[in-house]
Amino acid sequence: MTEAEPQPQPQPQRSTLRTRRREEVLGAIRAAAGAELEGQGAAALSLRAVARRVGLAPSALYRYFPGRDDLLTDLVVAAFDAHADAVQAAAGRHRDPLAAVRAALLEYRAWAVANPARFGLLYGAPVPGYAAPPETIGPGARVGDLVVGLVEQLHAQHRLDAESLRHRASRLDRGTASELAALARRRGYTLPVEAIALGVDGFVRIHGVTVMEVFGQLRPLTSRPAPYVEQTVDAVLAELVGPAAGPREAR
Amino acid sequence: MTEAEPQPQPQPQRSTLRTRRREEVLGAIRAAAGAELEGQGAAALSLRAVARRVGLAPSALYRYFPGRDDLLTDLVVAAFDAHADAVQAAAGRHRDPLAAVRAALLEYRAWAVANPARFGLLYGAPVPGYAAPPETIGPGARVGDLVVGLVEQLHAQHRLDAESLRHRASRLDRGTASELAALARRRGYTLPVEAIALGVDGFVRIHGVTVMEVFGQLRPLTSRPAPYVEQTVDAVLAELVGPAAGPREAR
DNA sequence: TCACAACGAGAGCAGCGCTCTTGCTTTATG
DNA sequence: CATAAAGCAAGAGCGCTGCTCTCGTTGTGA
Repeated sequence: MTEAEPQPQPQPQRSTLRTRRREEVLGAIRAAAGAELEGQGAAALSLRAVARRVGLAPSALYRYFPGRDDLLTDLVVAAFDAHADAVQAAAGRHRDPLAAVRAALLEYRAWAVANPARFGLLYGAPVPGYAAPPETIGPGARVGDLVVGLVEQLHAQHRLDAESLRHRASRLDRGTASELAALARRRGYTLPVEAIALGVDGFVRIHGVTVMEVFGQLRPLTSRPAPYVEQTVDAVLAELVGPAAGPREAR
Repeated sequence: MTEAEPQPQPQPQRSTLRTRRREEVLGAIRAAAGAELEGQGAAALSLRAVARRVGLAPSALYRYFPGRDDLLTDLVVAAFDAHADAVQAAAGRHRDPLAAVRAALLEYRAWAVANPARFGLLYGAPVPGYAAPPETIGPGARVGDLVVGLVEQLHAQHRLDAESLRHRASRLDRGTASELAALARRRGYTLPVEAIALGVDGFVRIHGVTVMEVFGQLRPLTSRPAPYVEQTVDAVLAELVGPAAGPREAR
């Protein structure tokens, strides 16, 4: 979805030989671009290299994408979706929302470690001439929504730690609180703002350590990042549901 | 320091007309590269653009740097030092180590926000063909050392929260603990590993939210990142010295 | 069957990092 | 002081990049 064709093609288009071939070539280009991305990094993605890999002339690629940036956008959307799919699948394997949060956060990091270039494309320093277009914000918000949704389930089950909520509320200034409330209205959350803040805090924390690991800044600290991330996830869970619910309860 | 000349020049070199001019041109190149960096981003840093800005032919730059990567390395070292200098200065304005930690963490973020391209060069997705050479790890470790040093002061004053330490210790696995102990030996820390872990956790957390703000991922959550960061810093401080020592005590 | 649109390839533009050669200026030496 | 050596800047040129335009070929709908 959200293609980047020169001309929009609204209706499903009955399957002719031409449309089938077009779909095939599009898929091949996407695959080649993904492979190039994983090998070289986002900023070095070369249209000509992609064309070579597919076996096309460089100019032929412009029949499928208006330019390099649109190919990047396509990859960004695909990567956001793949990341969110992985996290969603991990969370879906658990009924208990606490275990689901734990699995989601761990998978958030695991996918990033397994797909460093894709992750860098999404969350690294912006590619020089490239600004993420609006069609990427929808897929980009999926993971965050997912985590907050799970926190919402914890809240509905009255399992969020009262003291954590109190502390978080005491730190909230009016401006941030009203913005979180607006966010909750936009996204349809039925949570008090301090609960959203707790969820956001935890998500930000895991994202932070993930970024550091993927970009290599965790290596000076530890050669085995996995247990460190696990400890951070457990710290986040403890913040959410109280220190009593330690690592083992959530598994 | 840590130049990247084709030939090393050990001794101070008496100030001749030629060395003076060389120093001038080198400064101009560094300034131009910094300006280009801030304008375009690290991956798009173009030798030719730098040469144009300085008013030199592209080939002339190779008298000063063996290649683009060495120019990048020079910028990386300078940026690490500038960042660490800013944080050190902020911390140095406070006698109380808790206030110093607070100031250091806030300045860590403030410098990053004020110098997004430089920060992206240091902590963003790695530049495609470029791998940070060993001479960058020294300057890169300065900020972390600084924060842990302040935590060390808090520990010496018996102000670290006992319960936080206990909780952190209970989450530490043996492998991570021994690695932190090795790190402490290497750097000369005189702290128990769980205290180091607490400090690292806090630093990682602030780095995480800083990365998100600088790279634009915090904007979907709040339009005013400053107070959110402040709340996170206060949460980190509360984790360090206990919830009693809230925001106001540290100021 | 036939006009049309889609397609792929090739040539060519400006820009990039980098190398090599050429001429000039400053330095160090006999 | 004259001269050789070293440092410096510029230009040409290599292969690479994104991108545009043109030109045959091929599948499609009337």
